[in-house]
Amino acid sequence: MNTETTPGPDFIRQIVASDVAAGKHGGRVQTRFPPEPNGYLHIGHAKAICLDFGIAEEFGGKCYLRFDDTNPGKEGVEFVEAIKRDVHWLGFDWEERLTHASDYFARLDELAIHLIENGKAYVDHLTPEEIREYRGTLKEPGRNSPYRDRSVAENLELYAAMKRGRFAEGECVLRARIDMASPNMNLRDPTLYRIRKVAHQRTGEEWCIYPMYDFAHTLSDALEGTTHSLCSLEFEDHRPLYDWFLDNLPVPHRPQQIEFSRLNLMFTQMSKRRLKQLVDERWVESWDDPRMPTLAAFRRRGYTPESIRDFIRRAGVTKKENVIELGLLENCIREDLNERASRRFAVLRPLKVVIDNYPEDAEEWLEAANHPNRPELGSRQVPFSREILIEREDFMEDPPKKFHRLKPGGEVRLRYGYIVKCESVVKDAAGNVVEVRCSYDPATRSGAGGEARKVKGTIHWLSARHAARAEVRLYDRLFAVPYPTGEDLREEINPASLEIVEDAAIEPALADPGDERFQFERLGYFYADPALSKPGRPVFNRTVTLRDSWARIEQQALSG
RNA sequence: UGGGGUGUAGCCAAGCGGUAAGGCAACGGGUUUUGAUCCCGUGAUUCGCAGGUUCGAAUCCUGCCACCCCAGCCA
Repeated sequence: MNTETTPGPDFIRQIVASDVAAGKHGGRVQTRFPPEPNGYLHIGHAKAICLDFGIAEEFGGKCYLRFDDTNPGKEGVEFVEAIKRDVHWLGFDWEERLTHASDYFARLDELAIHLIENGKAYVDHLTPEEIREYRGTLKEPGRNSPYRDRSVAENLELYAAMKRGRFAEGECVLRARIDMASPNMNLRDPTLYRIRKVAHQRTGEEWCIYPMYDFAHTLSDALEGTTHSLCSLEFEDHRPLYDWFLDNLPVPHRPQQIEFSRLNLMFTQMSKRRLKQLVDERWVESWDDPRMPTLAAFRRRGYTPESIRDFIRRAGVTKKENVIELGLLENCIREDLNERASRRFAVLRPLKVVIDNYPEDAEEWLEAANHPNRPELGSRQVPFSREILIEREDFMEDPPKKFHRLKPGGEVRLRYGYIVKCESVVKDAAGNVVEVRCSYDPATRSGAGGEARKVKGTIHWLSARHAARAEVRLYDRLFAVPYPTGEDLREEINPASLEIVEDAAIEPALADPGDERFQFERLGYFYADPALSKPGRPVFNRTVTLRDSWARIEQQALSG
């Protein structure tokens, strides 16, 4: 299916391949996906996951799932559980390689002491504000802290005191002693440890000092044996610091950091902070609301993990900032579902059609293929009777040119059934069409040679008295603007991102859909919401619409 | 003249000195009992711009321009 166009190796795979060929790291490949458990994984993370796990797999290496849990208070187990579930769902397995930065706290502490002993770290009693002032600006160098030249002995003692809880939060920090005049801000004596007197989800009260990202991350990589440490572009500036730690500490491995650009999607906000805000301010129902770009949301909406991986593969890996069109993602899920989803009938907004020349209490069961191009998927029987339901949109009293559906005096084929002709319409007091009267041609029954006569249009339908009912949720993009900043949600949010159809009609075979994905013919792909559905009363999420070239033609027909 | 990056079609993206892959979108046409699927066809005299080197440059050099990231005791 997805093998016809496999892109050549991206620049990272090229580097890894040449490292392996050169015998670097003993020919070993090891990566890691290091999420901070402070939110849900989104489709941007899927890129990192596919890269980290994918590269390890392709080169016969290993990938670790390592939680970067260095900031207790912002992190929690509910997020680690969600992250584990999402990585598994996407199709990757860390096996026994589940670690946490906190697993290394004791080693990190030793390494911090090593830096102090070598005069490369010091305890700084400047206030946070003072540290900022002393750091200088982008264009001016910083100044040395007055505490920068404390003796090794004094630093050792002060650091031990920090660790014992003798200082209050914010009173002092441990800093690397590098270069306050460096043009790279990350090298202006970065903070290594800060005091946090809160319980950690895993280490409890054991520590009251916690390592900062650069220190913990670099050394976790080195301690764990990472060979290729892949991360996004904003850490490019951190690489000199990453390397500084490796140069100045006795570590067993020397990983290499390689940066790539994050994945961005049009009409989508990917920042974790904004996603959290969407949830907290109730713009959406939850982190897994099907309109969200989280993996949990895509799962609930009916996306397959295969389609997400295919999307990531097609999007590519470079260092260029990019914003990918929604169309590519939609194409990926349509392509996957077109191949695998069984077809069914559902009528979202029913309009009653009475077939006057069809016997009052007759009924027959017509054979309908589960997949038009895959006979091996079999068929099901759909009931037909005198009163049927069709889509309101499929009837127009005064249609534009090229309208191939039902209109006064016109004919359409009822898919897998008969050709019917509209004889008259019934209207209510307000002039709305409430019922359509048709006649049918018994000779045109599907199967039995009834294909002989051709008509322009074919529409889906349901026998009125046999139809079951369901709630159907139709989703549109969450943001109305192509490049949302997330700064003013009131302005940017699409007010019509969710449309709930309370009482759609569905064919009997759909009343208990289970975990299967379906195409509702001519409408799109649908998946029963695992959280909202009840036995006999499913709630279907529309995963994605079908491509709709009529929509364009209709526009032209109406405007031209 | 802070530092670090990036510029190839509407959106992605190959290309690594030998004469611009591919995907998505768009647009034509064919098949079709889903206006779906499927099939076939159509795009860059040009690679941010300007010079230079070379028999030959998207690829090398110089200059310029545009955009992104960095001043958390976040990651």
